[in-house]
Amino acid sequence: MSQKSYISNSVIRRLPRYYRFMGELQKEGTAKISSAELSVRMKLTASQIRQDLNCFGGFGQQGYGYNVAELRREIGDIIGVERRVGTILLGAGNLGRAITTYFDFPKYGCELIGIFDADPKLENTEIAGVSVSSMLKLRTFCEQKSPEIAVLCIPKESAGVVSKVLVGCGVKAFWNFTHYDINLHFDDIIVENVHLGDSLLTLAYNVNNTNK
Amino acid sequence: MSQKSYISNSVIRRLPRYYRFMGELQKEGTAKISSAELSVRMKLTASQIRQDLNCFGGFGQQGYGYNVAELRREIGDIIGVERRVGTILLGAGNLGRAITTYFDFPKYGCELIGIFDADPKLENTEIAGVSVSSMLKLRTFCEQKSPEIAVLCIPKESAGVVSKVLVGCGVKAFWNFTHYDINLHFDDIIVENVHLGDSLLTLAYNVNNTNK
DNA sequence: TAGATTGTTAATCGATTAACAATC
DNA sequence: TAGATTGTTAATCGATTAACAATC
Repeated sequence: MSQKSYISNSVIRRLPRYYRFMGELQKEGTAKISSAELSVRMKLTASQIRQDLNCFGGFGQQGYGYNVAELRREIGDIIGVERRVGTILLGAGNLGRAITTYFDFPKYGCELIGIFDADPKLENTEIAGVSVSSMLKLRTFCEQKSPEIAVLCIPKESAGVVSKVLVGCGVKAFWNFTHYDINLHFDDIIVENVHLGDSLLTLAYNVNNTNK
Repeated sequence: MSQKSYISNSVIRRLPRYYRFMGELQKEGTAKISSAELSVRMKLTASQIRQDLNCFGGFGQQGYGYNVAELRREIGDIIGVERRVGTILLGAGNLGRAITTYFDFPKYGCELIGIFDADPKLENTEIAGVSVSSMLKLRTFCEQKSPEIAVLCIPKESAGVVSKVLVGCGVKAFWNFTHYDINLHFDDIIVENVHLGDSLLTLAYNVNNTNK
């Protein structure tokens, strides 16, 4: 039994979490786990776990459960963590610098191969071992290294122009920290939005509207 | 027609985006918009927009549409942006510092009133005008200032202990940047997860599994 | 073999979309 | 008044949960 033809977004969004839990179980030395046990740990239904995993193939064994190490490897393969997708970061301000230094890209399937900033003063400085280049070098760089993912940490105002250039350069996907809605402007471009403002507003709503 | 008794999570998560679009329209000087026009802009169905807004009350006028300024104000009130919820940040590492400097808390309904870090060397330093305190002062601070939201930027390993202390101190909600699943351990606590790792893995999945 | 647990189909639940009567 | 567009009910679609036969 191999992969289903269509996999819903809801399932895909749960994959990283399964992957994470398998990592933890493995660290704890757990060799096997049943959907029932896992459901308690993850606060999901056992049914959902089995449905989800079965989208990608029969990883379990009836009467036994799931082999933790094997399942982790399988999910990792599905996501493609080992692929190390070429990634560039745009905007070396506070947020961009923090992500570069704080974030372990290879752990999450990516390799950070370049940083670009509009400010010429930053050119040739280094952040976490990656040197910052001028925006003018972007096109040439992309032609040579063909990055597939761009991390957008630039001001909202420049996001329209910059994303257009990047798409023109062959970038296929955006990890978008700006509040610019990239997906409204391109089809066939993969976008993962990290709208921190929206996230905090949601929290504020819940704080202000939950009856104590 | 006032607020519905139950509002689904899906609707709540769209509120900040409506709020954002109303802000933009207002800036552009648009006085009124119909659900049909807005649906084009936001890539939603007009039906969904009307359904969503009607959860909170009849903000529109038949035959006319929605008054942009009024709708923005209404949504702002619903979220509670003006309330400025007392917020503390835990962990003044790269990420914590970046969020403090980069992020405009008041714009998103919160006021950052304290930063705490386990490292005694950081005590009494300042980040973006807010001074860093020792973790030892956390309890006293909470008793005096009663912050409602805690932003967690600490290592995953300490997240269990720290969140427990915070809940004990009366903190009601977490903006959680760690990979620790707070909600698995407490009921009645509001959690907004920003699992950056999960987010990037989702992007990696899509990049690796989209047929070009 | 018997017990356990998966894979998978069927039933339920919730969210989105369509339709239209109410009304500005 | 007539046209436009909302508010709201009904229909559809998709995702979650339940049930159970297959099988290790």
